Parts: sequence; structure tokens; C-alpha cells
Amino acid sequence: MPTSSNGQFRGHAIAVDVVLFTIQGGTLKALLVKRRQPPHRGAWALPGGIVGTDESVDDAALRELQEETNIGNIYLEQLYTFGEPARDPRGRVITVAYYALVNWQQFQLKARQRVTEADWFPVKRLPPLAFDHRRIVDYALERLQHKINYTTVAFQLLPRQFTLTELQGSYEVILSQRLDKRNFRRKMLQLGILKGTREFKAHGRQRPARLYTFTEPKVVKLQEKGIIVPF
Amino acid sequence: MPTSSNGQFRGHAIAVDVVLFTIQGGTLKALLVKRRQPPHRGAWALPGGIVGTDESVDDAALRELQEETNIGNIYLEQLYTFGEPARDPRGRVITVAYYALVNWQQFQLKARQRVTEADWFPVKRLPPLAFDHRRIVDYALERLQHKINYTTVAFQLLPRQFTLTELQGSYEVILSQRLDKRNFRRKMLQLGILKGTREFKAHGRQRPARLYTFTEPKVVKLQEKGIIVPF
DNA sequence: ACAAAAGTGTTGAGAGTACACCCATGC
DNA sequence: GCATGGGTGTACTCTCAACACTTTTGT
Repeated sequence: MPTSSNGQFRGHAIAVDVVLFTIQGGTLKALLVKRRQPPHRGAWALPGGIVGTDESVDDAALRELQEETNIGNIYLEQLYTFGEPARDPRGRVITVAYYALVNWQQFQLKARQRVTEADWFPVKRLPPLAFDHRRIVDYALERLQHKINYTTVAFQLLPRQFTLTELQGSYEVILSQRLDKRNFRRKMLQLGILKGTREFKAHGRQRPARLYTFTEPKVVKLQEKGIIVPF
Repeated sequence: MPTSSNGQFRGHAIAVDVVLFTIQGGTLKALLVKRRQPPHRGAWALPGGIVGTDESVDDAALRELQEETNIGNIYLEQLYTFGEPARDPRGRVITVAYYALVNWQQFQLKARQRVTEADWFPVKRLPPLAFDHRRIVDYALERLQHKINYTTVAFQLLPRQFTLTELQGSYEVILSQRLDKRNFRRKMLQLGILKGTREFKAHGRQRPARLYTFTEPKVVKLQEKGIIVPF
């Protein structure tokens, strides 16, 4: 098997790249890290790295995520494998892209003592990205927008207890689309996967909102019906 | 980078495996090849092989397909990447799985002078498969069943001109489900992607059926509405 | 004339969509 | 008492789903 230009890899190298989404301040954001090695040194890139010899590709993605974030138990889903020979100038690197969803509050609590420089960027205003990472983000967003309609992935972006307005907000942010409040609530409650608690969330001088919890194990695949309800 | 047990691979090897579907005699079938090397020598497996150093992963899948079938211009779609360390006993082989669809008549015309032993098997009655190939087939079928509802992939299984009954038949075979003729026809024609020709297909002593052609470039993503209409 | 598949409409049920006002709280 | 987001119901439209008979051909 051949050697790449700088001799670092023999044969193929397999990398994982993870698009980690969160919602903060009403905006959908993705985590980027600043590259410390060439190529694209100093450029922003997706968190990721080379898959170890004895770990599964999924495990490598989880590991990268944990190195960057210190959060466990993250929703992670494989996206697509990008295998163009020229995508990495160092040689043949095939990347398996993933996307992941975290709740911002959980993240804020745990993420400290960082090694590499990392930051959240609004998905709509990303800086130029290294490699083909821009394409990966676009692909991830597309998948998320699609999947939110027939699964409950959106719940992964929320805390354990949330108000229906918060849930609706996460749909709106992901879809870049206003939804109708009454229809959204009816549809969500009809699904039978939400349980109203007896707690309320007071935020200032308004009427407090009821908190709900999600009743199912993790992510539910709904009956392919779709949740989009335009405003 | 480490070496695998038999020294054949350095670092990771990347393979592609392709689930090639066709419909023949009212049955959904997949192409399998008989392995000539260990491991699993003599077992049936998906067509596939190692990705070359300077070819893209997609190209490798196409190449494998053409080696096995002699057909060009096949509908091919990446499925998923399987990256468990133990999936191949020779060492670390990560496989990128694809599925592909061909029309049986075209295949029959071109496929000759085969190198490896290969055969079509009904997807519902596959022999034991090498590696984790059974899982890949299951995954491919699931994807196909899902995708047939909001895209026009099913057309890839038919000749250029086809009757509505043949089209319905391909949906039924893929979904393992009878569909209602009137509803199916109305829905298909409403989509505006079919053009009736002035030709008819006569088969014996029944009324001849009108032949239709598909008007769009290749595969159309429909409005996420779904085509399933139970019988 | 009959066997076999082609072809064709209507109706009822349920989901989707549009839309506007009162409620509870903090200040 | 007022500003702010929380919360609720109804009518119309349209798609989905169920269902059976006539037509055309070859033998």
C-alpha cells in the first residue's frame, strides 16, 4: 500500500468528523475547533480525528465528542462517508461524518478546561471551514431538518423538562420557519409522548408555563406523518 | 500504524459492499457472489472489494458493480458505513455499504462471461452470508422501502417503458404489501412525472396495457407525501 | 362466449390548515 | 392596571382509504 505525501499515513486513514448542534439564545449553533496543525492551520474545523485501530468508528466519534465537550450520553447519528481522494491534501483520508445534538445548559455546566480552542458559531453564519467541512455541515443540517419531522430528535436539544413554547422554538430554529402555536401544541400532545408535570417555569412577569417531559426511551420514530405546521 | 494478523493490510482497509437489487419474476432479488478466498471461502457474500488508493469510495462501488455486471449507468446510493473492529477476521476493514437498483431485462442482455460465480437470490430467502452482510442487506431493504415512498427510485427497476401495473407490481414487491389499483394509479398520474405513450403492451389474450415513460432526469424527490396505499 | 388483465369514480373519515381571544403573573 | 407570554377551539379543505364494475383482447 502506498504512502501519502508526508509519510504520515499508510494506506487509507479513516477520520470521523462530528457536527455538534445546540440551540443557544434562539439560534442553532455548531461547535467548531481551531486547527493547531497544518493543513489549514488556524482555520476553523469540525471536531474530529483519526479512528484508532481497535475502536469502532462510532466509538471514535463519541470519543472525539467527549474530548471536546466532556459530555456523555449525547445523541449521535452517522451521516455520510466522504471519500473523495483529494479532500485532504495530506493524502488519502476518508471521513465518516456524524452529527450530534446537545442541550446547551448541560454543556455549559460541564465544559471547562479545554485543550484546543473551540467555540460555537451560528449555523447560518459560519466562518470559512477547513477541508470540505462546510459541505458536511450543510448535509447535517439538511438531515436534521428532515428528521425532525418524523422522529423526536428535537428533544435532544432540550433539558429534561421543557415548556411547549421551548419545544416549538427548537423546531422553528431548526426549520427556519414560524409554526402555528395551536396546531403545534395539538399535534405534539396527540402523539402521546409528552407528559405534563405539575411544575411550572416562571420567567419574570408573565404567566408561568407548564413543564413537560418526554416519556419515551430516547428517540422515537413517528408515523412518518410530519410535524411541520406553518405559521 | 499497526499491521493486521496476516499482514495483508496496514492501517485500515476500506472496502465497499454493494447490495444490488432487481425484480425478476415478481420477486425482489439481490446479487450475491461466491467467495473464492478465505475468510468465508465458498460462502455467499455481497459483491464488493477494497477501495483503491486513488479512487473515490463512490467510484470503487461503481467499479465493483461493473466488474460483476457489465452494466453502466446504475442507480447507486450510499447506505451506511460499518466500522466495528471485529467485523472482518483478517483485521481492520471498514466497509462503506451501498445499494443499487437495476432493471432485470437490461441485466440479462449484458451480463455474460463472468469471472466469479454469482447469482440472484430472493431477498426473503437468502443463504447464510459472509461477514455482517446479512445486516447490510436488511439495512438496504429498509432504506429502499422507506425511500420508495418519497422518491422515484422504483423506476430504476423498470425498463424505459412500462405499464402502470408493472410499476405497481414493483412497489408491491418492495413493500411486501398489496396496493389498491385505483388509488395507486390516481396518485402516480397526479404526480405529473409520467407520460403515457401511444404504445401498448400485449401479453397474450388480455386487453393490452398502455406503456408509460418517466419524464424526469433520474430520480425525483417527491413532496414527502408517501405513496403507500394499502390494498 | 369466456377468461384475463386493463381501466375507471365516488364517498366518508380524518388530518391539515387557518385563524383570535382570554388567562395568569410580576411589576 | 398593564405588559408579557401562556393557553385554548372551531370551521374549512384536502388527502387518504375503501370499494366493484365495464372494457378490451385472444382463444
